[in-house]
Amino acid sequence: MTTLKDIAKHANVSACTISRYLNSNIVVKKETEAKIQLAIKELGYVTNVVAKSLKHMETFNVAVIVPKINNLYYSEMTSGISQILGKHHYNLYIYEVDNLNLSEDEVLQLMRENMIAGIIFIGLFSDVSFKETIRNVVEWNIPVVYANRYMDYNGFPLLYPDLVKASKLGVEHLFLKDKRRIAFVHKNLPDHLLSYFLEGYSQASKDENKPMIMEIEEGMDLSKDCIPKLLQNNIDGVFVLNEMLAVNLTKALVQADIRILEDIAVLSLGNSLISEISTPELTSIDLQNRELGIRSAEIILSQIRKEAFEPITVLEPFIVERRSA
Amino acid sequence: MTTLKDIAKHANVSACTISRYLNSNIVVKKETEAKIQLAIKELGYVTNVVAKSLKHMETFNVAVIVPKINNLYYSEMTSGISQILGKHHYNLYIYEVDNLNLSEDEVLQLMRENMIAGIIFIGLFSDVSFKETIRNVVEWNIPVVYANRYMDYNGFPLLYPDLVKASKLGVEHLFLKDKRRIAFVHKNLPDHLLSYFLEGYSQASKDENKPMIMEIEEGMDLSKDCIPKLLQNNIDGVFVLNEMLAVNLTKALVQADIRILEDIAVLSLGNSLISEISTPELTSIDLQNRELGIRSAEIILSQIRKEAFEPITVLEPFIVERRSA
DNA sequence: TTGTAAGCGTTATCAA
DNA sequence: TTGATAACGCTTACAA
Repeated sequence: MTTLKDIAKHANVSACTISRYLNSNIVVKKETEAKIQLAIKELGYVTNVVAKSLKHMETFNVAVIVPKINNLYYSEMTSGISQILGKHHYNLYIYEVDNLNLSEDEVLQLMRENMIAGIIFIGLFSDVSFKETIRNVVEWNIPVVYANRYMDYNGFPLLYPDLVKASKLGVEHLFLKDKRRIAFVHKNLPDHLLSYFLEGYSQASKDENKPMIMEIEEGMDLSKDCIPKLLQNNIDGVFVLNEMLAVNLTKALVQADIRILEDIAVLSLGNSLISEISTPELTSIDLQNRELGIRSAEIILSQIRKEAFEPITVLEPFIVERRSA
Repeated sequence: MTTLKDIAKHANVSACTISRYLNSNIVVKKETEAKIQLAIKELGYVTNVVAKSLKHMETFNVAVIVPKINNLYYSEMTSGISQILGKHHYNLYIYEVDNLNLSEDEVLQLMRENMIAGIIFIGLFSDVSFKETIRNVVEWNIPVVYANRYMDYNGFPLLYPDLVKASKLGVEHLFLKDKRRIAFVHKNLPDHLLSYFLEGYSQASKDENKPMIMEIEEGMDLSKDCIPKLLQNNIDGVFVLNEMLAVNLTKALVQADIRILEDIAVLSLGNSLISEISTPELTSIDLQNRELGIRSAEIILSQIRKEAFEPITVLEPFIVERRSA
């Protein structure tokens, strides 16, 4: 491995002159420049970022903490992050929490040990302990961003899609399609998030009728346990708050000889490849996952550079109309 | 930030004693141990991995170079890699080449600058230049693994699924379903890879008839340009060498009122979530992407530790029967 | 059992 | 315009 000292010797200049030249802090004589360039080429010098990091006591590494990466929702966000970090010459660490069997505290220990420049949290964590953990990070003065869903603001920047707007958009669309009896179908959605959808419904609905709420529990059979209930309640529009669930419900409805859209419209919250693949193709609310990643990365960079940044970023969802609603 | 020196002072021991104690290179007096433990707790010491790396001239960072991460094929492999690296306390860098607008040479420069412990290449790169690049890495003595498809062996470990076996399995399955006129449908598949599928076909077929080969070009309309040709040739079994293409072709066939399986069976090469979502669900050849990632990580770790490793790993594909074939 | 001192590759300070 | 020196935090001969 060729070091600064090596090329210094080879070029008959001091190491610090070369260092300053390479970091363009000084102007050197044409002659010196030539000697340095030659030595670098001849010896094949590559700077050592680890030494730089130690010297400056900061790295160019940003970590993304994510439940799992083999999931289009998370990987789309991560790709957005990667795009921005790459443009600014930062490296991207990935820590898959579900996969690694690491506790949150262990992950954070890792972050400190590695002098991580900033941390982007994606996805939901075990609520109570998580808030404590993230507050610890802030205490250590590591820049942090949390991107996913609304949560009580705790002194770190938050990014999330406007779920009330998402709900309003979706419900208005269903109304437009002459669907009047709406059901929200979800899985494990905590109450405080569900309330945003109800709020969106109220905003979209002129009169005072209420939507049906249906929670799918683990191991439930959609055909046997859910569809009959939808029919009993004369539901003609389903707003499924989870894209994969929307796909599966659509399949079950088709299998039960219910016409999608004509009999029951299905609207998906979340718009990835799988909405396009589903038959019929799903009309979906796009929550802008890639944009969420991009903005998260921009905010973490602002923090790292001690520039101003938005404490809260709310993204506007939009609807993509296909066949199912 | 608390350093070794700080706790040394606080505990009235020398820094090197603590260092050796923490790395369990020596046994210390009970009393010393207690003092050290206390100091660490009171001052909240966290070791500095960057300094360690500089000292040892090696990092615990492995880089995955991948075209894009928001793709189930790549993210599944990456997740496998992440799992193994995490277990062995290595960190995972992701570099998305398609996304970053970085040339291969620039990426490799980055690897050297950051003292990357090892590099895992996933996916296809611009062939000619890529082989040159990867050979450079080997020259620099950075452990490298290439996981994707067969290529001329060039002195670095290779991992890929057995495509001949995949083809044989698939064709045998189609024969079993009484499909006799088989077409291979593909997109951008280079000839040397296509030949494996033909070889697999030969192995599965007793007589000497040949399959039809259909290449889908950019911008082609499956309904207008492909399906008529399949029908003209009395094709009753299609082996699609790209999962997404299999999904789209299935859609087009359904739209043309052709019964999947009964009229034309569709078999997909590649088995991710999207095969399950497709209607009808696709019978697929699973190429073991996660396992490919896992084995890649294991091999890179062996290399890093200067242990023995397999130069070539060929994974056995298997078939997952669903509805379409 | 513990401590001293040098050094990993880089850069900031100060001096020339 | 350049150079000597010390320092970032940690480890490792070598010495005690």
